[in-house]
Amino acid sequence: MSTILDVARLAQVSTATVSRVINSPETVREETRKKVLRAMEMCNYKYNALARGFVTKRSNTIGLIIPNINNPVFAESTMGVQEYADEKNIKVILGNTSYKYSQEESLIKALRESQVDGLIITTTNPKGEIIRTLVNEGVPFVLLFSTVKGGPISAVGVDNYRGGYVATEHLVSLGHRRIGMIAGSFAVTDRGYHRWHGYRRCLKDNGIPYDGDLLVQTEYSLAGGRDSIRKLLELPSPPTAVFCSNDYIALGAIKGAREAGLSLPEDLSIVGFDDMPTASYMVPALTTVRQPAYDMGRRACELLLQIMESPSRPVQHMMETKLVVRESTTAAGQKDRSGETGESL
Amino acid sequence: MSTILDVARLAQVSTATVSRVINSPETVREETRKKVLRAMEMCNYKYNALARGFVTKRSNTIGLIIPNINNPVFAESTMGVQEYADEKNIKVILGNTSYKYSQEESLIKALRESQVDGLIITTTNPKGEIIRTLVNEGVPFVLLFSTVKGGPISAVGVDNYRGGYVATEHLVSLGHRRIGMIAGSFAVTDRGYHRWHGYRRCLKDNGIPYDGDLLVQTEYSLAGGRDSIRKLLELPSPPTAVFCSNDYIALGAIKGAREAGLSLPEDLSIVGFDDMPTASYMVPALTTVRQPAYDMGRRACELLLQIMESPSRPVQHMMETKLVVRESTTAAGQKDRSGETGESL
DNA sequence: TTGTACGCGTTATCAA
DNA sequence: TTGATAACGCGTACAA
Repeated sequence: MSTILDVARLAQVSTATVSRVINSPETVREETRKKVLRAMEMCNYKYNALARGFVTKRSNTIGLIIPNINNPVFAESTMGVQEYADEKNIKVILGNTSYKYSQEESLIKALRESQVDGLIITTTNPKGEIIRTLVNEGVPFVLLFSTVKGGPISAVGVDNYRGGYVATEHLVSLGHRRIGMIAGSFAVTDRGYHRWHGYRRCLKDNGIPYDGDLLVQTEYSLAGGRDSIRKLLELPSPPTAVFCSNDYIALGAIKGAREAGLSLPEDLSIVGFDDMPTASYMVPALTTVRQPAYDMGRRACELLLQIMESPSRPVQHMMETKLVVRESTTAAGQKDRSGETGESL
Repeated sequence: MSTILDVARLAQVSTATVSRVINSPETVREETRKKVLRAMEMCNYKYNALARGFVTKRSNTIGLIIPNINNPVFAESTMGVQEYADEKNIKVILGNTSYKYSQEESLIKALRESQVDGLIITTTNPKGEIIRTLVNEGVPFVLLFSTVKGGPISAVGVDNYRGGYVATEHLVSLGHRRIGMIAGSFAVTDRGYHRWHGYRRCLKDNGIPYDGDLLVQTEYSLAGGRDSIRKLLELPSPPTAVFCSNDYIALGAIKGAREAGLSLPEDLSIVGFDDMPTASYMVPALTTVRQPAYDMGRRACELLLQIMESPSRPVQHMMETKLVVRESTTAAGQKDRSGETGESL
């Protein structure tokens, strides 16, 4: 593999000049430039960005840490990060944590050793020690899908509390009073926890007593939703509506409810969270709380590059969620009115 | 940021010794090792993998190029690649091409400049010039989701021809004779093209004349499927069954058909391709041709690391597809028999 | 078991 | 506008 030195020799110039044609061509006389370019061509020269990073102390690479790329919402945000990074000629190294804190820890360590210039982290725990260390050591990073108010941390997220509130409010306005929640395990991330708080508060504001039996914690998966809805339906007094921590759980819950013989949405209203791309293609089309995941990813990346450029004071950027009402929710008591003419399958 | 030299000074040893405790601790006396470890602790030493890569000429990084991380099947394969890489302590840089050849080209260039040790590429065109260049220059790489038979290229894929055949055969065995296909644009990747060939051949083998009107090419998206099914349904003699190039297209087609007033699967049978995680959660649950995307990703990564280790002769690894029959397909002529008791929505 | 000294490919500084 | 050369942090002969 030929180097800048080979090119220099071949073109009969110094390595400095070759470096210049690469990085600031306008500073070198056209004639010499052409000569160098030709020499590069001749020895099939390939630029070594790693060597450059070694001296400039910038790898032009960032690390992106997410729980699970299979979750459409993280795929979306990843796309946002990537497209922005690409525009700025930054490479992104991807790491999955499977929602495991230890994995988060080792990934961050490995990424730092790889000299990434910054980190975008969708963490399970924004208050964890890892994050604190990052702050202390002045590593540029931004949290994605996290909501820390104030403090020395930059973050892009949504108001999960409010999202949970709005979802529940929709159900209440439809006349439901037995409203369950299938939440992503609180131990695994605080997002589900905040959504639950919003749910709870909304209940309270509407004079509906909170019933702990109506909360099931599970993992963020199709199977999690499917299993959890069963538990809820086996209750002596089952819910007529359920708010799910994300769309995958909601989709699983819909499946489980159907398997239990219910007609949807007549027998059971379901609200999700995220608005994944297929949400409107499902049957019934999913009512959900939309997170602008792509834009959040883009924004996080933009913020990170800014911070890398010039460490400024932290920014917490809250993006708007939006309730998207589709077909999976309907007024309470629909079943009694409609009799047996519901959807059959 | 402290370096190996700082540690060496602090521990009163040479840099070589520090290097040894990092890379082959067993070759240094326990006493000195502890001393060095303590010194590292004291100056909060962080290993610089980039500097290492610079001298060893291995970055321990591979590049993964896919069309679109939002497609669940590519998310799955990416997960497979990543988990294997992670086990071997290899980082993966992700790049999306959006099915654009030019993007593929520039990504590969950037990745090579970043000194990745190898490349896993889900290409739009395995016969393109880019791939040829890679071969000529001896870059370790493997194609993922591509089927090149023979030749100097390592690849992991499925037999798309056969997959298309099997999907169509299923429809034929159900009594369908007007069988359409919504294919991913042939210009965009050859996978859809091969599936179409299988479809066509199956028709022929069963004495069903090929009708070009029953083929629509579109993009690999929900909207693509939705738009395309309309065209098919507006035909003077519309199909009673449709084979779709992937599950997203199938999902879109189901939506579009429903919007056109059809009941599924009675009025129209749909087969997809991929078996994305949510396929069995849809309504009707999707009949589809399963690709083991996760395993394919893992296998591709395994193969690549092997090649990087010792360039051996190319391997083409064909994985098995499997027809998964669920609810979106049913016997032809169901509509006439069932009358008006079908699903309503 | 440990130390010395050089080289990896590039950029940056300074001088010409 | 160009050239000479010192750095960057680490691995690795080779020597001790």
